[in-house]
Amino acid sequence: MAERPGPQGGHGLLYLTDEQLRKGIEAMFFAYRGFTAAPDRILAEQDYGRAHHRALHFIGRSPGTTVGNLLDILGVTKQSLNRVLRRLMDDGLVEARVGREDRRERHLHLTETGRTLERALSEAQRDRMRAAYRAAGPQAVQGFRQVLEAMMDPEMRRHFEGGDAPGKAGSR
Amino acid sequence: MAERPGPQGGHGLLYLTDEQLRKGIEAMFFAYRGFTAAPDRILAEQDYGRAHHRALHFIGRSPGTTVGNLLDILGVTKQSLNRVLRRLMDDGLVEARVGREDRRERHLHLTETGRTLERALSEAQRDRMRAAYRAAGPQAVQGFRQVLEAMMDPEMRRHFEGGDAPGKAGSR
DNA sequence: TAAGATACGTCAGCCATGTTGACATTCCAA
DNA sequence: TTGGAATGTCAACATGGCTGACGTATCTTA
Repeated sequence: MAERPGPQGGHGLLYLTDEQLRKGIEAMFFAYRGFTAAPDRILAEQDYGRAHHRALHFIGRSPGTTVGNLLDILGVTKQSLNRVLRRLMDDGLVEARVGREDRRERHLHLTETGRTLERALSEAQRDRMRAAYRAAGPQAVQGFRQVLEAMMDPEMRRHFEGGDAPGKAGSR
Repeated sequence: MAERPGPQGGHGLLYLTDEQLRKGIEAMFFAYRGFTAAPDRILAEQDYGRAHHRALHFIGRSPGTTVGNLLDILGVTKQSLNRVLRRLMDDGLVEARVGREDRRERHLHLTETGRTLERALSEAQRDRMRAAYRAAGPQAVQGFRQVLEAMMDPEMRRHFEGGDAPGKAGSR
């Protein structure tokens, strides 16, 4: 009963051999490297690391987000995040504004400089993603997204689904 | 979320908005966290890290692999890898045998203890992967794999494709 | 056979980024 | 008015990357 199912078949049951799963695991490993390679190069030039990239990304995608929210998303300690944010603020890439409703909160924004770097990073990463999407085709992209979503921790899925376009429903 | 081109359609052009690509990027980020979460917990108990996991994994999947080959796959420096291997060998999880053809080479193998830990780690990870695969369905799995493969660096794809079942048709 | 290249190990030190723990400040809310 | 929340910060430590330098054994080649 083992090897039968062609890669297509198996509509009902899924025959997931350890071997198939191992390939999936390695695919994640190797792909993640490709996924981070381009931004990593840009970051290295400016002496930043992935931690800075992550902060820039999530501030860029939801301007005005708070430190606490960022801590939640990134899943690191505040001390760790603070070191990164401090540097970004000292370098003038990120700005923290005191909350108007709750003055304890700091709302984070990218400065023009910050936006520029963020754009460079995400463009590099999008290029790679776009190339992969194009190579694999729309059908595959759909499946890709489904599997990734199923692989997330449920709390993370929240942040993911919540991460809708800041402007409107109509994307673009 | 679905816009114009039905998820099926768009054979020719792919309309990939920045927004869609951003979601893909975040999906990778969040999913990768889910992907490593379970093994990370096991590793933490024994005071190992992801680096040890990677070494155990690739030694386990191709017993007898050499240090140089591992360096190639992992893309770290020999000093970095050595620190990890040293510990694994001292702890009796990995064994290095002098090459028979080329006595300069060290061929790496898991000991029984090493195999046990490796199995625990990969089982935890496979469980997660299996659950995601099941939730998403076979079609999606196919797409997932295609996109990931397209996202790898070409040299890494080599290692990936080469990673065939150790038992089967004389790969390698 | 001698010289160079290759595979590996190791020492030493640096850096980024994660961690804990403790403590201060400010401010909201009951 | 007081307790807790949101944040910042100091200090210390661990992991796992990195570079550079050097040593040894072994293979390859002129």
